Amino acid sequence: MPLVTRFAPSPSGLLHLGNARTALLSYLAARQSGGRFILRVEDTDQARSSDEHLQALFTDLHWFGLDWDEGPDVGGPHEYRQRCRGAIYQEWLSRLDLAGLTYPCYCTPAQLNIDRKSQLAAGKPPRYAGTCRELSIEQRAEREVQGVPAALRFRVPAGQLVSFHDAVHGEQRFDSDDIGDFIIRRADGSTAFFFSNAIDDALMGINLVLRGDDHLTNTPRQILILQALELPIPDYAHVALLLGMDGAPLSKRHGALSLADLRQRGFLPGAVRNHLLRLGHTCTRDGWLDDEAMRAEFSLSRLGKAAAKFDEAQLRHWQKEAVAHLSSAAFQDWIGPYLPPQLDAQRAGVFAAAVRPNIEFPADAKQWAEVAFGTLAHYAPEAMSAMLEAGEPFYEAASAVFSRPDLEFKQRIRELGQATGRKGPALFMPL
RNA sequence: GCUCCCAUCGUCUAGAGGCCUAGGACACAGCCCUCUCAAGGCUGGUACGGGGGUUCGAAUCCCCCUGGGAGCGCCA
Repeated sequence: MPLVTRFAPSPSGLLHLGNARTALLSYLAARQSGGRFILRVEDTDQARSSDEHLQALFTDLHWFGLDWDEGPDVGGPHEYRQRCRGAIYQEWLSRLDLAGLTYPCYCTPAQLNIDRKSQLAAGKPPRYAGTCRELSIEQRAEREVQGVPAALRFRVPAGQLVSFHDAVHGEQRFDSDDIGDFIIRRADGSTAFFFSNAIDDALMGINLVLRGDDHLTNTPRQILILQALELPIPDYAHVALLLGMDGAPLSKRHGALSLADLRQRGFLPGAVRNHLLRLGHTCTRDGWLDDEAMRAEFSLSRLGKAAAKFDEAQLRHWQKEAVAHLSSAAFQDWIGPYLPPQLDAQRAGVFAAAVRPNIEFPADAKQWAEVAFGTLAHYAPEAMSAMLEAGEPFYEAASAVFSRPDLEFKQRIRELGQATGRKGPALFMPL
């Protein structure tokens, strides 16, 4: 079945590795099944969303090697920025209203905060207390007259079992009694995540919602809304969260784990993709996977349930593979900024081919360029100490061996090795 | 507190009752190769969180515990 998936970030910060992975997974699911991949921007929170972040998002995603069939920049049959979908939300909101499933809530954030804290302190679930649930028409009118701003809540039905199938976690069942009435429209008129996110998925024909584990317990709320509106309910795949190297969930503390940061440090997108695809997803093959191979490898059934830790050592392994899989032209371009500016094309090509196995990041080319084309102004410290360590006897032996005209270089080395009992670095470093 | 999720080497994982004296990859160590380094080749060590069941037999099934995580937001 062709899967229609989406990536729905909010442009409120840099794209971190966890998001990048769900994006990649969603992309692969769609591409592999011959379906469509949609980019939708969830920018209903005006205060936190910014245009700079949106631009950065496009940059990061493109660098990462993803493309989408529909989205704010490439168009499609819908509007892909939630900020521009107000009229649509309004329409579905009023349907919910007509069905008697919403009510205005006049509680202030401060009051709700106090409620929550006292519930927690009393050992009770911090759910909406239901203060405004059964207000009479008169009571509402009174508050309207006073100009109290109202948010809109969804009236969660009592005693209902909500069940769904999750592609990674299996059957899930929740009791609606454990869910408090939640806000679907803020006092400022904008719609909240639970509502707009679910509506958009349904309206855009998304049939597989692939997202982080953290949404698993939120899913019944969204199903309740979709059911009330008689909108199609997608399949779900809640992938395990990605953990930082310290085993803690990715957070601001792991700022260095944004896609942008890795890019700046010289990592290649393919390296990041190969590492990410193997975090919480098993591949049947061990080696390097390009985009096509990834499409073939990806399977919902191979998604793991446990959270995985990002591991820089493994990322660096894939980085080496990524460098090895660059075409010679691409490799030369990549290290270009670190080559001597007046180097002719032919010598640059020879140099690039020679140093390639030694290079992990483009800046590494700089020191090799110095070795090849520059004058070495100083010896490396380790060479210096090796020279001192070898001492006079070594150099006397070396001098003897090298003064004999009848020997090839290799033979000289062998002789010297035998004479001094040295081999490997202990032989070559001082030499 | 309530609801839900998760648990195999240091890390990523294979494992859907006997094929497991638990396999692979990364990392690590040793050796080989070698005009250093890198690359490459070979070898090695280290894991089923604990306790109960079920079964002829359990890493695999059930229960409890422990540990980790998520959600319960006018964030998404």
